Amino acid sequence: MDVERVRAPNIRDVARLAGVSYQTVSRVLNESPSIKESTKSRVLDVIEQIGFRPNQAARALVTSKSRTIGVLSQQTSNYGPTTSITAIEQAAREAGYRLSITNISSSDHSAIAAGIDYLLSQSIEALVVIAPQVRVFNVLKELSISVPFVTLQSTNLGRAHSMSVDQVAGARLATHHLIQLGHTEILHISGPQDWIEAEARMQGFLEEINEADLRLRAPILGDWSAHFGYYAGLELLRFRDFTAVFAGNDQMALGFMHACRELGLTIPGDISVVGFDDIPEAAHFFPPLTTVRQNFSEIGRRAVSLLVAELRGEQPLDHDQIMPELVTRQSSAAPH
Amino acid sequence: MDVERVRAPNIRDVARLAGVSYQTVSRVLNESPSIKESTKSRVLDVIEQIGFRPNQAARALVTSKSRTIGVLSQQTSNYGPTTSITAIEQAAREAGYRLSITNISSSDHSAIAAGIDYLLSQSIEALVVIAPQVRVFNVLKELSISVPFVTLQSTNLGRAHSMSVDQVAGARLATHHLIQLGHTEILHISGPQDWIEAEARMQGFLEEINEADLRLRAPILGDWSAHFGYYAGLELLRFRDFTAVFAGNDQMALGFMHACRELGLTIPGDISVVGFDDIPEAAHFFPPLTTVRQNFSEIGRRAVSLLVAELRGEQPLDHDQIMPELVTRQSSAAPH
DNA sequence: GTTCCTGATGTGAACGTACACATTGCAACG
DNA sequence: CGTTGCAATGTGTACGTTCACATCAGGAAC
Repeated sequence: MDVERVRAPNIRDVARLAGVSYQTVSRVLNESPSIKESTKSRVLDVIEQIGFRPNQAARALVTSKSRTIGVLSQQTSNYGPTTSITAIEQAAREAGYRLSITNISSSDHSAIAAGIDYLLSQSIEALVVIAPQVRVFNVLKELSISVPFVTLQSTNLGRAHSMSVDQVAGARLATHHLIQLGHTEILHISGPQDWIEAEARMQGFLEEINEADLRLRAPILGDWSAHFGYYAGLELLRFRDFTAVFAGNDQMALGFMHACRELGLTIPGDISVVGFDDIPEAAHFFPPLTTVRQNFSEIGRRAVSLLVAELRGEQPLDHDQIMPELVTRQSSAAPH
Repeated sequence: MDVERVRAPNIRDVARLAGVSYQTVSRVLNESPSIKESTKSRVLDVIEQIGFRPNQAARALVTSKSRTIGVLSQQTSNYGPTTSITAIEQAAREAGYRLSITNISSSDHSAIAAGIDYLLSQSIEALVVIAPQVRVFNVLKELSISVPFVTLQSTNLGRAHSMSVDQVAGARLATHHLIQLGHTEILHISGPQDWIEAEARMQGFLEEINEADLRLRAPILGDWSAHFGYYAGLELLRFRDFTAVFAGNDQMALGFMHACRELGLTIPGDISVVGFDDIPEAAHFFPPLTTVRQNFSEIGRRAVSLLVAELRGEQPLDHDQIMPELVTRQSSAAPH
C-alpha cells in the first residue's frame, strides 16, 4: 500500500518532455549563448510546468562551488551586528550566494576555531567575521584561512581584509564635540578591553584628549550593556569630578544616564553624555542622545561586494573608508 | 608552471592510506555499529592526519537530505526576532542542522512567495517562519509547503505548526495591571494591523477591558517604532483624556514617554505606561519601564526541537505554551 | 567435516549536475 | 561539389558519498 516515494524531477525528465538532451537543458539553466531561442523557451516551459528546480547539491558537487558565504558572529542581539548581518544576507542573495551563519557564544580560542572549522566544513567559499575580538584575529592569522575573508572591524591584519567604519575618527568626533563645548574633565566608558572596536574608540578618545592637552583619565572598561553603564554610573558619580562622559556605545550611555537621574543629576545641565552607534532608540532617550552614527548596512554590503569580486576574479571597487557622523541631540551642552 | 589544483582529500584517499575500502571509511563516518575498534581508530587517525572533511554536497546528493533548516524572517534588527534567530541557530547546530536565512523586506504576496521559493530551492528540510504577518500565513496555506514548518507566532492555522509565547495572556497581564492600579481610561498603541502579534496583543487588551467593563477606546495602529510612539504621543496628548497607555512593544512605549516629557507630563505621575517584550534597555528607560517579558530564546529552541523531532520521526515533546511574565518597574502607578 | 551464522569488510551502482568532447546540420566559399 | 566553419545539440564521464548487496573469515552447532 505504500506510495512510491515521489522523486523530484531532474534535468533528464525535463529533457525528455522537451524533446531535447539533458545537456541542452543544462545549457538553458546556465544561460549558455549558443542555444536556439525556440528550444530555450520550450525547455523553460517544461521547467515551469513540472516545477523543476535544479538540485543545488549535485551542482555544488560537480562544480565544487557551494555558493555559500560563511558568517562568524558573536552571539548577540545588538543593533549593529544584526543590522550588518541583514545587509550581508541581502547583498549575498542578490549576488547569488547563500549565507551560513555561526554564532559563537564564548570567545576562547577553541570556540573560535570550532566556529571557523564548522563553517569551513560546509565548504564556504568566503568568510565574513563579525566577532570583533582581538583574539579572533589571532585565530584567523593562525589558521591561515583558505578562502577569501573579510572582517567587519578595523584591524591591523595589514591586508585588504577589513571593512569598517572608521572607529577612531568616530571617537574623535564625539570627544572633540565635548571638548569644543568647553569640557575639560571627560570620562570614557569603554567597551571590553579585547574588542577591537572598543580599542579603536578608546584610541580616538585618547588622541583627542592628548591633542587638546587635557588631563587624561583612565577609561572604564565596560561590557557594552546598559546595566554596566548604570552601575558604573552609580559608582563614578560618587565623586563628581567630571562634567562629561563619552560612552563606548548607546546602551552604556543609556544606563549611565539612568544612574545620573537616580542621583538627581540633570543631563546636560550637570553632565553631558555622548554615545556611539545611534541605535534607533537613541533619539528617544531622556534626553535624546548625542551620538555617533555609523552605517552598519553599508559595511555589510561592502563586505559582500568585496568578497564576491574576489570570488569572481574581478578587481574589487576601491572604496574609501566609511566615515561616521556626529548626531547632536540634547544630551550634550556646555558645562556651567 | 601552473600548480596542479589541489583536490581536497576524499573518502577513497582516506581508505587507501588506512588500508581499507572506502565503504569502511564511510561506516566510520556514519558510526556504523559493526566495525572493529582497531580499524575505526586507524581510519580516524588518517582522517585527522590529512585533514579530511566529508563533502556535504556529495552527501546531500546521495541522501537527498540537505541538513538545512530554512528561516523566513521579516527584515528587522529588533530584539525579539534576532534573539529567536540566534537561539534557532544554536539549537539547529547542536542537532546537526544548518540554517538558511532569508529576510524579506516587503510583505506583499509575491515577496513572501519568492522568499519561500528561494528557501525551498535550497532543498531545506524544514522551515521556521518568523515573518509574523497575517498575509504570510495565507501564503503558507496556499503553497501547501512540502516540509515540516513552524511559525513563531500564535496563529489560527489550526495545526501544531505554531510555537509562541501566549501574546493574549501577556497583553492581559499588562492591561490587568493597569486596571488593578485603578486606571479606567486606558489607551492601547498597537503594532501594525496585519501583524499576528499585534492582533493578539490587541485582543488580550480588549478582553481585559471588556471584563472590567471599562470604556473601550479604539486602539492606535502603529509600526513598532519609537518614532511612531513619539509622534503618536504628541498627537494623543493634546487631549488628556486617558491616564494610562499600554504600548504594543517597548520601543513605542519609549517614544511615547519621550512625547510625555516634552509636553511636561510626568510618568507615572500623570500617565502610566506599560510596554511589551522587555528588551534589555527597558530597565534603564526614564522611568524604568513596566513591561511584559517573553522568552524569545526559548521559542526558538522549541521550534527547532519540534522540527527536528518531526524530521527524525520522533514524537515531539508536548510543551505547554510559554507564558509571559509581567515585570513591574516605575512607569506605572495608581492614577491620582 | 559440513553447515550455518554472524561480524567485518568489500564491490557495484546511483544520486543530479556540469564539463570536455563529439556529432550533426546547414550555409558560405572556392 | 567537396571543404570549411560555425551554430546547435548530443554523449560520456566525473564529482564524493551512501545504499543495497556480495563476500569473506572464523566460530558454533550438528
